[in-house]
Amino acid sequence: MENDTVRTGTTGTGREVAAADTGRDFIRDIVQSDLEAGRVQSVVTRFPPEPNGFLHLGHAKSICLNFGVAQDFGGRCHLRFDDTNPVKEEQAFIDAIQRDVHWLGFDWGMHLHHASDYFEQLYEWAEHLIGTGKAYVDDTPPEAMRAQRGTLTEPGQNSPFRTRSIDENLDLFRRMRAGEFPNGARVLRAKIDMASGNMNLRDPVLYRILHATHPRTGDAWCIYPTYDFAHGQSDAIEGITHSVCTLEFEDHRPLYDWFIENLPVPSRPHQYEFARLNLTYTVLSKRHLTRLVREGHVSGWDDPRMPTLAGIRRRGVPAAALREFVRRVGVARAYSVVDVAMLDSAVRDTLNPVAERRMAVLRPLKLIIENYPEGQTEKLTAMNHPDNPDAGSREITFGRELYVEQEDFMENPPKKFFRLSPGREVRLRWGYFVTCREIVKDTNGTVVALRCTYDPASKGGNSPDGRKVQATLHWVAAADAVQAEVRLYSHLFNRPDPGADGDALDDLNPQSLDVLTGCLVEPALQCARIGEAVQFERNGYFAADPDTRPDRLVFNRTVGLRDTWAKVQARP
RNA sequence: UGGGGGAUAGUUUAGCGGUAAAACUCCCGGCUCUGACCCGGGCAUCCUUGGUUCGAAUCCAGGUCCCCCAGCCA
Repeated sequence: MENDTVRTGTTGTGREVAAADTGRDFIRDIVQSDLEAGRVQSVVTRFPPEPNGFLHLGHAKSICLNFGVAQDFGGRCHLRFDDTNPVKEEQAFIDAIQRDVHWLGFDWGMHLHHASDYFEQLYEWAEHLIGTGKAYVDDTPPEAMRAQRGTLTEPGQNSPFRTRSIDENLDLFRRMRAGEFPNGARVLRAKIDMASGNMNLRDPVLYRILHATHPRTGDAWCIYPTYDFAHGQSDAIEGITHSVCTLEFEDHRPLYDWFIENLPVPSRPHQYEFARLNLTYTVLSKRHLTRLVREGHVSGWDDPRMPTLAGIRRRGVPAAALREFVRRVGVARAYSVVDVAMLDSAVRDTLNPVAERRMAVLRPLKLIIENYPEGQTEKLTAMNHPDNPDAGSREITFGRELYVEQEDFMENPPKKFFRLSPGREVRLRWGYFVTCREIVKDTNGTVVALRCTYDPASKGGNSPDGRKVQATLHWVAAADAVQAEVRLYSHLFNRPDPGADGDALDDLNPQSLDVLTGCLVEPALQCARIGEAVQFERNGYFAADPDTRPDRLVFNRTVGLRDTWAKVQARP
């Protein structure tokens, strides 16, 4: 978009490197130099989720990296489901993942693949390894195998079945496939080195018996390849040039390469690792997220408090904000924990220039204008966006009875409190100057209404005499305000490092959800589109929740505005 | 004597032998019909100790600390 010439490569062979994107991270550096040196003709990456849960922010980083690199260098990126373990995987997850990747703004075109597409080929390659004496069928039970594997500091011991003949191995493996043996009875292992310092090289399991129905292959198979045996070869089949994964797979790389070197694969992919995303006050492991859902701590995978793409989307965060966040975070090899404030900031920065403004009072306090005629109302004009006249304007109703925010009034204001207090004049946004004259309290002493006067000359928001006020408040008119439910969210966990000493779920924040039911919003909000954030002036960004019905408005707070006053106030 | 990786502001990154850059956070100030946005300003003995060099965050050596690995999960 910013540079069509570079993108389309019209100036030469089509192999040129997009110079404008040089050096943004070490992965791009590698790709660039591979392209320049002619080690690859064009870049092919892949995003390879296992369909056993919903995509989350960590995946967003990987998606943006893999699809982004392909985009930057004029290559392509595949979506490949790593569906090698049927007991954990579900079609519903497969569907959700595709929806989420598309929503994030990326497209795999024709290249939707599955590891299960290659089961037959992988099987053939397994027989090939057996044929070359590099794999064997092992009857050792799981516990015994663990004991034989040794420890981090002690070498393992060879399995007694390691020396089986090629013919016997082939026969046994074929019978494994044929379904002759129960789950766990035997496995196929690579014959590498039981004394290796790298645990992954101590004769890793290639196939295990799993009598389970696979979401795609059904009951065609009862043996399934492991991640290690499937991943690199799938990459090779698809012509992946740069197989990018997270740091914990670093010591799988020698194994990845071992398969590539010992099998007649059609291409030579290379694996590169980057540091996965961690966020403060958040948990990003599928294990924890699954528990949150299953144990009912949240309403589902798309609960707006969840760090899943579905949850974040429901909350009102636009995909562009996520892409911007990922861009700001960068890609490196050092372990890191990103401050969740960085996400909030990216969301605000993305929303601010585009979100239309509306007025909504979350905790209403009645305001009566004594010198405004009873029964009368009038229309005022409000800009939809203060910095963008093209966004147009709307009419709002003004009248004798209004509602303002409870927190915008203090009977005994501290220093620097600019809002309403006895005798204080403020501006009602797009409306008039009003001055607080009297406080109405109930028998408990709670303030239930404010009696004010307004200055008719200040219509539109400015006084002809040039008088200034220190505050401008949002408000709604009693005459046509609409009831709404507003859901306020805060961190799901109450410490920046959930689980740091114990179970992460013990660190759940019991106050992560605050449902406000008596909110009053301006009528224009009745047409708010689900999931599309608008700014409630002075309150934050909000998006209509899918729970919204014609007679029941429900809004999610996407993110609050920066609130300097709240910070000042909170100080000791 | 297991193996593999990593250390730059509070956080995340840039820097690729020429005198530390950006974003976020925080602090101070300005502007303002959103205490928002925006605009100024502040915040780093580059883990450490030695070495190479006219010159080191960058190169070399030793040390320290942190992360990952013992699933028939990915």
